[in-house]
Amino acid sequence: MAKAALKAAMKKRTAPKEERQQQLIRATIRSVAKNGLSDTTMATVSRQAGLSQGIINLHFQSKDRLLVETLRYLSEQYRETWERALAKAGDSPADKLAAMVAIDFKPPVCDPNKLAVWFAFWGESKSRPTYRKICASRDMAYRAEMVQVCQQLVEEGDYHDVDAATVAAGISAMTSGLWLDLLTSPRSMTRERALQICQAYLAITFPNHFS
Amino acid sequence: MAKAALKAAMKKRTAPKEERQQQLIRATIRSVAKNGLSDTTMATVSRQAGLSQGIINLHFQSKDRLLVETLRYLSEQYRETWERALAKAGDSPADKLAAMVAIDFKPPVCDPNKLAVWFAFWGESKSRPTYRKICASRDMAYRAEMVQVCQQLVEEGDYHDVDAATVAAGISAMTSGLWLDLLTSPRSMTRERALQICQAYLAITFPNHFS
DNA sequence: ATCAAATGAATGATTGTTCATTCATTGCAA
DNA sequence: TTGCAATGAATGAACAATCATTCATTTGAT
Repeated sequence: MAKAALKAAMKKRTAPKEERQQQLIRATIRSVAKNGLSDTTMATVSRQAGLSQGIINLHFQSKDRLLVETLRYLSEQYRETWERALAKAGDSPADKLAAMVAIDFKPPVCDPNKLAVWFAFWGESKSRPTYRKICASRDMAYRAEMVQVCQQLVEEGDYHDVDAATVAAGISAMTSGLWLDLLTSPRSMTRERALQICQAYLAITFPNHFS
Repeated sequence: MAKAALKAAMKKRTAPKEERQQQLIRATIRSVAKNGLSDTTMATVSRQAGLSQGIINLHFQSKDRLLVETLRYLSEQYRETWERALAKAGDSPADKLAAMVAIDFKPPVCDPNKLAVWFAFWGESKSRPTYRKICASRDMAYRAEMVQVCQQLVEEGDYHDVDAATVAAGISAMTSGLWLDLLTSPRSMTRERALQICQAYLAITFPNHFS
């Protein structure tokens, strides 16, 4: 959806269904970041959106559905950002890997509010299979691609001691771990520093490609 | 506290204050793991403990305090486990680092329920300074020690291209990232595999010590 | 017998949801 | 253009359900 349309939706008293839904999802992200998931109510979200109480049930039927759609929105946005970056990147596996790592530490993916929401959902995921499924679908394509890229790098660079699947899992884990640092200690961790830490891992693992 | 005392507390109708408190904290961990933080109520916790509704207010005054004390309990337990492992380990920095990494993927730290609770609190930490402070105090000592150990390794092994602070941050991030995998995809990630991924990182970074 | 520990019904506050009403936009006739 | 229904989006007060907390009463250990 165009940003212009969303801004229009926020000013007009009535707006098309899809625009209002996205406006409410964005308000949910702000509310969860500000109040936490357990203090996010229909009232805090509708207030964030500058709309009335009943608006969420009108567009999403229930609070549960609003939350699920918010997670789906984040998941979709991540996938789009990732696929776009991969399309832009060069054909070499090194370029691809560099691009995949880079987007994880730049907007729109690496945004303080969105990270807070990701962790809020992860924190509930053990008791909510629906959340787990949405998260899993995000991971699958991403990880498959990363293993493949690492495998190509291993072959290209004759890194005999490197296991592609292991490194891929390591990079992916390091990324979410650095997101946690960005969330819990924003004073001592920055996006730039996080990217640097990740790149150091690439450099020592694939020295012929990243040094 | 001794385990025997806790078991006694669970059977007796009355028990010393400290035993009941720990019993309730353990019940909280189970409830948060099972129901999530936002569906954890005074009723679910007291039911888990096999006690009555009012018992929590009697021992913790409020729900908020119960949750804070639960986080503190986890934080303390982590610190104790870590310090004990370090005391047991040899004097060489390699032994120390291996020990620090190992405990992160073994009980009692690496337990499915406890991981779920850690992430539940992290997910709320942006909106709750109290949670952030408790988490920060856990990190500080741990990270300081890890940087120091990595620094010693770098000097010992002449790893001129390795920056100790960067590697330390990378290991720490990879650990929490692997915890997330254990939480969200317990079918495809095991503690053994997670430890292996971490050790591969150590091996490639400090080949003279971990190969 | 005493008294701290534990209970669980009662209470007030909060929350998600509903729905009758209000309001703005759109299409159409004059 | 101007006036006027018709449509459906948005509102917000009201409702029912849930929850944390309180406290008079009960229980059991010393």
